[in-house]
Amino acid sequence: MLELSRIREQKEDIIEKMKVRKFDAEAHLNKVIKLDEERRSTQMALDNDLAEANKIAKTVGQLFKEGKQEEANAMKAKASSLKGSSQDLKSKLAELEDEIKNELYQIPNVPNAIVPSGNSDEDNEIILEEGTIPTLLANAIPHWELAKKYNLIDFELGVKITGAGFPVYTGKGARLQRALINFFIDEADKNGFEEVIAPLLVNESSAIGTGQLPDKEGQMYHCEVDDFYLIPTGEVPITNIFRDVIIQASDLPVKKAGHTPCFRREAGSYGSDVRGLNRLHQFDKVEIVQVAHPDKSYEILDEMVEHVKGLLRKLELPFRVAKLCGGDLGFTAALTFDLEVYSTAQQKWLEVSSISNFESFQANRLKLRFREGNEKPQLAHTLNGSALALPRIVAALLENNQTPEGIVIPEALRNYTGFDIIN
RNA sequence: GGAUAGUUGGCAGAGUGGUCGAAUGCACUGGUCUUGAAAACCAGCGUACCGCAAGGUACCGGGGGUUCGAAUCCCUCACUGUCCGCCA
Repeated sequence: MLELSRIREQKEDIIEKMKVRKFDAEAHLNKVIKLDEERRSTQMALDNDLAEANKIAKTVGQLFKEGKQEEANAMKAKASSLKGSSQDLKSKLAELEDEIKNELYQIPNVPNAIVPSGNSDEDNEIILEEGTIPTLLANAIPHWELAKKYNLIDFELGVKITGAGFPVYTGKGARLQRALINFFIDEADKNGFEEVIAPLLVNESSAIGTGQLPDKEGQMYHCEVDDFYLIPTGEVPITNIFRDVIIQASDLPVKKAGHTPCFRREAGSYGSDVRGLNRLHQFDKVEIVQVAHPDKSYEILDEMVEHVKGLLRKLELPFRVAKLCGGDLGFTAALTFDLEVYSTAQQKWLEVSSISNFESFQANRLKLRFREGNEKPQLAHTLNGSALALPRIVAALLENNQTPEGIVIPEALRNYTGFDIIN
């Protein structure tokens, strides 16, 4: 959610920058500004009414104390008449505030100046490509076949137990999951991220705080009896740690990391993109989150990208880094880098991490602020990224490391898996 | 699931219709004292909105109501603690 003060002060600039994401902001901003003006004049009128009513109430109290019943009763009548108008103003004010909020919910974040213009992922700017893409044997096969061949993942069994998109990992496949989770957590820890294990079900306020509600409720599983939502990403519980919090500036940045399963309904997806591990309803991910000082957040974004690059290097996976164009940029992000690994057997790049700076967009909803000394609190910046999501990493590891002898486990992972080849 | 007690400022904790944005203690910040520190003493210390400002308004879990006036009374919802039951 954008800050009203920013909309008021930088309207033209925002309109210009929103063009990069093909969002026509002008009508929205004008509406918000108009509503806000109405809101302010309404509040002024209401405040005046209330001030007068308060004054009368005090006088009445005083008069009663002095035993001046009659005068007091006369004042009472006056106050009663005030009440009607202040009630009207009150409900009008509430209505306006509601309208403003609804309008603000529809306005995405303002892209950073360096976000390239574009419509879709095809316009993303590849800023780095690293590692060598292995040439596979002639009979190389995709991961879903490898998973079957080596008894690593049973997709059909998952269908029986739950449904499509809920795979069952077995034997070395399960062990590999656990190894990757531990590896990712340990690496995050080395880079100063404190590990957290957070709830997988969240309440409505948390879902609103990180922006899943009100617009994207269709993507989350909902336990209606208790009104809880299954988290679509660890970002939700981890970032909500900081909802309604004021942090001392000297404590910034705050760095958290956590492993969680993620649950996504993925309503409406189909086709070859969703084959095997490419898209699941349940998957595991290690998420890294930072709360940063606004002056430092872009520096920190780069650091986070470096962290994830380090992971991919250690896993010896060929990867590339894309700067998302405006059209592909998420609703809440100001700047996002995607990291993609190359799936040799599928011959395509798979997104394994998305690292974003939300600036104050999330913080505004969360009421996450920081304070410099005794100064007035101001909104902090939030950032998060996957470090990393497992399924596509597993897909790439299986496919890229397949040899006639079996699937070779990268060096960095062997302490965690306890084996160096799957055969 | 049953019973019961609660929800007040960073924390603890008073406050049952007016003078309460709210005592007190702790914590925190500044100062005095001290070679320095501790202690003691003095002062400050919630958030948001409106306003150029002076200042005003709102907030005592959320929402609604009674009243000239509500932290305080009523209704309702949510959450938390404790005991019992069940249970990894």
